[in-house]
Amino acid sequence: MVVFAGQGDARRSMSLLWRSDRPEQQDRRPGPGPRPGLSVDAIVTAAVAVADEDGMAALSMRAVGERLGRTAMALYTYVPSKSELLDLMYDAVHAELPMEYDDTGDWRAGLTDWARDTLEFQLRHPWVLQVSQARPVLGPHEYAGLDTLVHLLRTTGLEARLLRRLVGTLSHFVRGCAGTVAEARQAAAATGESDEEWWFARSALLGEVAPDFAERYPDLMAMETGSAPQPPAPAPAPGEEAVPYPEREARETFDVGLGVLLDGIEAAIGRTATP
Amino acid sequence: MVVFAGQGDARRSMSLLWRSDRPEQQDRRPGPGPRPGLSVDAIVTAAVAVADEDGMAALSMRAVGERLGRTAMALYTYVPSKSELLDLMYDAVHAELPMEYDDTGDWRAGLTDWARDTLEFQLRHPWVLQVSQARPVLGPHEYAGLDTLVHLLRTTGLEARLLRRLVGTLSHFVRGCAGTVAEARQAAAATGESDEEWWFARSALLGEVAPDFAERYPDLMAMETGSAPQPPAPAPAPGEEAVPYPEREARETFDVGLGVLLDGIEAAIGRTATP
DNA sequence: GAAGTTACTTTACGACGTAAGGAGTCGCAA
DNA sequence: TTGCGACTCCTTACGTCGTAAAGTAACTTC
Repeated sequence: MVVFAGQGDARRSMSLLWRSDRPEQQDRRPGPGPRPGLSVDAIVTAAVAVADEDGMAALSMRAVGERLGRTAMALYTYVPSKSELLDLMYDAVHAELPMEYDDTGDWRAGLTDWARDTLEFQLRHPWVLQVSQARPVLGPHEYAGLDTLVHLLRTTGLEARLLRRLVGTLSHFVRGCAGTVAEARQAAAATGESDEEWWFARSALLGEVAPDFAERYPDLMAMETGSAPQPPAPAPAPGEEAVPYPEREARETFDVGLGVLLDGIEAAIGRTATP
Repeated sequence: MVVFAGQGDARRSMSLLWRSDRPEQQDRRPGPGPRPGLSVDAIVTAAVAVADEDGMAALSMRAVGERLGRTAMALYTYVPSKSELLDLMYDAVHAELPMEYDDTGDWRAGLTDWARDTLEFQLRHPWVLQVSQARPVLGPHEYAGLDTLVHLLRTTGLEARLLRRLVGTLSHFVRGCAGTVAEARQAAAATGESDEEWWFARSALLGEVAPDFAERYPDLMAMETGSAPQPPAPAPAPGEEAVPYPEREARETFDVGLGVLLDGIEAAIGRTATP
């Protein structure tokens, strides 16, 4: 479920995002009519809470309204549509992204920290992974996050054109890792079946239904036997906090993949340094 | 919208995927009752056509049924639920993935071709990007595609454990690039507003609403001015086939990012070759 | 007090997946 | 030949969703 962002009145949407109509509201000129019981901020906060707790699929106008003791329609006084609300939520949580990193020379450490923070952020708010990237929300906090990454990348001294592509490359990678973990957690929560149980049951069925598996996929088998006996899950060490199997898998992919990516960037730096 | 796959009867689901109940069907023992007017394959084909043409959001049981001249409920005779149908669709289209690549030494060329083919495949069927990766479908064609990639990676001589992570890293990267393009196309189709138009309008609004943009995001500005004056779209050369702006952007990210990734892999190979 | 504006509610519409039950069609045993 | 049971496919219905339209009540301003 990729959710697309506001397509309504673009000007109103941008005003809300950048809070450029706030001055008037803060004057507290009450004007005629009953006192507003809600506010855009309260609605965004409630909506983020719903999405964090119950996932994007559970994010309905009715659910957000209920959390605020109102009906769904009450929200439309403050927010033009669900799409715009989603934009606001997206930008609001991006305020959590750290902005200060070591930029005194060790670009590798800086980017590693950035990637880790971004991963954790996306796992805290897994629903952000389901907001379309193609037409960005263009809010102040999203831009701030982008600026942070660009700042780190600029310390490598690489040319601007290449930098642009590295932003995308790193983002895709982190998003992919986060998505895998987030989806695994969501599947476990939705089905009540842990990943270990799921894999165990599916492996057995696979053996029944595809007895020629080893011959059909020789390279896959060679890799599996050469690395770790994993699809039948490794026993979780007793007493140890058990990180579920595919989550551990994804985190290792994150560590290794990030290293490979940074090695590639290092190669690029070496190439421009000695032309 | 991330869509989760079948959670129903796992055995039936796997049987359908691997067609291990097909022999009986192919015997054409008619049995009692009216002749089946449909088949699992026909339904899957129709569903893929709907999803390809109108996107995942338009993939409803009613729409698939209509395309086959039936009601939505008629499909439930052949397929247990929409989730299982999605599994079947997912695996079915993966049969399109090429399986033969140059594995005679030039692993770089092989992986580049693989990545390009995978990207094109995912752009042909953008809805596959919206199927959850955490609990894979485990169908024969998905496994075949995985086997192909592993085969290519094994020619690098890297150890199995590292290989596993590279599979994920490369997949995340390609999926990310494909997702950006797919979402851009979908947004353009849904709104009727081209990406150029969209960027142009949004840039103007951004100037209104955030006049201090340049001071707030200095690194972003430095990168933009240092690379290409792009958000205000570059004029499409007349007569030339105009690849939309963010699609071109994404394809460049693909080329550059893939190069960086392969450089990283090359570094890993060099490290193990000279221990 | 009357008028006008605003916050919020109720009701309603057409989409969705799919459960339940019914109608019609066919092979096969009696 | 008849009727049973299995089978395909249909209609209807329920509870979800976003949100349009219209109504009610609270409040400021004249």
